[in-house]
Amino acid sequence: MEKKPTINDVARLSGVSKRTVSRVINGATNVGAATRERIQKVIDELGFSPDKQARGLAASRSYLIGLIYDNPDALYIDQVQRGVLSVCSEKGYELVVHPCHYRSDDFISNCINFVRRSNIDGVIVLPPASEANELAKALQNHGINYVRMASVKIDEQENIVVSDDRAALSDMARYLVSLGHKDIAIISGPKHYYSTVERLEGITHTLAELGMTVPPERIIEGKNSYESGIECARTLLIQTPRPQVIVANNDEMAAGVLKVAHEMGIDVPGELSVAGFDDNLFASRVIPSLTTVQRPVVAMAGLAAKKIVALIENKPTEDVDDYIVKPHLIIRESTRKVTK
Amino acid sequence: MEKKPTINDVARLSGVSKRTVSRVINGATNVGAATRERIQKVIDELGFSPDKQARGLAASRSYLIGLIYDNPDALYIDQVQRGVLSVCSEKGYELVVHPCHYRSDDFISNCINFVRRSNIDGVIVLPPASEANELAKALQNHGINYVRMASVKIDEQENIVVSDDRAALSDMARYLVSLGHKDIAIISGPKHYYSTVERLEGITHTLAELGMTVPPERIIEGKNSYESGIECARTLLIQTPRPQVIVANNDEMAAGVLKVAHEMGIDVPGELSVAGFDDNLFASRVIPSLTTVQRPVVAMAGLAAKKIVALIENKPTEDVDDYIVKPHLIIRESTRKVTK
DNA sequence: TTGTACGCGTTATCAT
DNA sequence: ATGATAACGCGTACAA
Repeated sequence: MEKKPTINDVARLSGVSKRTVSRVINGATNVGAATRERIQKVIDELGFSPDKQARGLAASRSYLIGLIYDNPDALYIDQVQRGVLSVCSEKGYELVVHPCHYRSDDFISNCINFVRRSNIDGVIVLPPASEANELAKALQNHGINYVRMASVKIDEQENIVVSDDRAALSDMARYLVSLGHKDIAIISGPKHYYSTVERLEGITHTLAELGMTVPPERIIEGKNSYESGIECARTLLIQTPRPQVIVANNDEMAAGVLKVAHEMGIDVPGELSVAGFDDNLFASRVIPSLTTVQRPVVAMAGLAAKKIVALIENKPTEDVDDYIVKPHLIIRESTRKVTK
Repeated sequence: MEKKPTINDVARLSGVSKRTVSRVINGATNVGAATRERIQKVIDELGFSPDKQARGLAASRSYLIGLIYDNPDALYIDQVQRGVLSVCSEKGYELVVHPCHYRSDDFISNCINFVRRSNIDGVIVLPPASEANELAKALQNHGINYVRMASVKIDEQENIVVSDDRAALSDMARYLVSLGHKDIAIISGPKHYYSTVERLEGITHTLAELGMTVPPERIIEGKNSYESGIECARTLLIQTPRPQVIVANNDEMAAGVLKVAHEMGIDVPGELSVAGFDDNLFASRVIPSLTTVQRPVVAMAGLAAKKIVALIENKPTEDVDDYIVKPHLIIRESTRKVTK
């Protein structure tokens, strides 16, 4: 276990001052070609790489990107982490995770402290925490770079990546109608989330355009949990006539619907079509497998990473216009053409 | 956006030297009670917290803990992250994630570089990457603190936390026998994993003790994937007589079994009992819900975090004896007493 | 018990 | 194009 070479070693061995070495490291232009080459050679031989701590101390940079979230969907989190890392690690950044409770009193100060303590260069905030405008404001006030992932453009383009849930549910509506369904029920989510509203309006507005209004008793507000899905499904499935389709705000609740239908002896998709949202891990494992909506999470996270790096490095944000991604329908077994 | 207070500010405002402040920060004993109190007050008022970069540079510490893994189970990863954070964040550490490919050529150098680049204080390695003894050796050679999570005690107690999969599957065997089953089939996993061997032997040995040997054709080696589960289930379920039970090495494959049973019109648990391992997200969502084994992942990860911090801070490892946790059976709908 | 002075590895400000 | 030298914020011999 040898000691890590420092910039001084490189300077000494190549017979220049460390300032010049520093220039080479950071790709400054004003270095003689011969000198640069000589130094680079020494760097390679020594396997030298600048110490992030020292670098950070001097330049007040940490090469750390923070991920702030309060989201129970492990699959989503995992995909985001991989997506972010796929772009930020090759640019020399590491990812520091920070799960938190966005409804707790100290949510904001907790996040700010997290960033300050470790001099995090910038943070990516996931929904639903990303929907908290107070957090965004606090980050701004503290001069902290951030990018939010959300379902609505609630911030500047350089600070946000949005998933067009509305368009996806609009597609869902068209798909269900194309199957011949005329009586569609909805298990919505907590309506204080932007995403819930987007999804709900995405489907109802499109249905309306197609001349189908969903009556109020066919729209129930669930809590996005499996148990809540069960509860809402019970309410919906004892209505007469029974709806032909239930579209849930997420796969968890859709799984609850499947459970209740099974209990009540209702055949899915024979007598009832069911759809979810998320393409969660079990969406393809349940029986029948679930028709759902898949967000390109990895790509979205990668885009967010690009944006945060651009912000940190103050680069001319190449593709600031590129901030919106569209989820797409995954059609599986739980939905079917109406037969009668 | 005010500038962050430094140790000098604290020193100035409390009228002492920064050396003394440093003592207070680091909990040294040799500081007058009155002085300590005065300084602490200033610290609180200023909301001062020491800069990790500077601290690290001086003490060659980063207050960063790395998490190395090559594991596709997002739920497991998420739980580990939360478990680790629950203990390490209150001790002032942050968690840096490092997914990797443990079968790639540069796996080891990749991990070493990860640690060196950011001066990571120590790493926690998850299975199956944790089973690579070459990595452990490399970490040792580089003087890097590490803790492995595994299913077998393949390292010193201070460097490992093990989940007693063998005992858990032993329980499973006893449980199934208590249900009256006499013909048990097994879908094992890739046998180059320690965990696979532990689980397989856990069940077969206990069955043997109970006077039941599992014939070779009733043990199939799967690949831990859903698709593989389907394949193995097909092989097993066309055998005559058909086994009464299929125990899979994980929930993914158990879900595959459920799928095939459904296709073949075999009622679970009426005609066939099925069990998995992991208590994966969908284990409680599939129909019928899955009898499985739950590892106390969060607790295990917390224990690993305690160990790595102890290693880093070179503390007398308080509870070095505490390194083994036992998973427990979760009994759900997919297993039932034999009726005939 | 408390303080002085220096070092950690890098970047940045000035010169030259 | 290159180099001395001062920060950056904190820890720690060593001294008092």
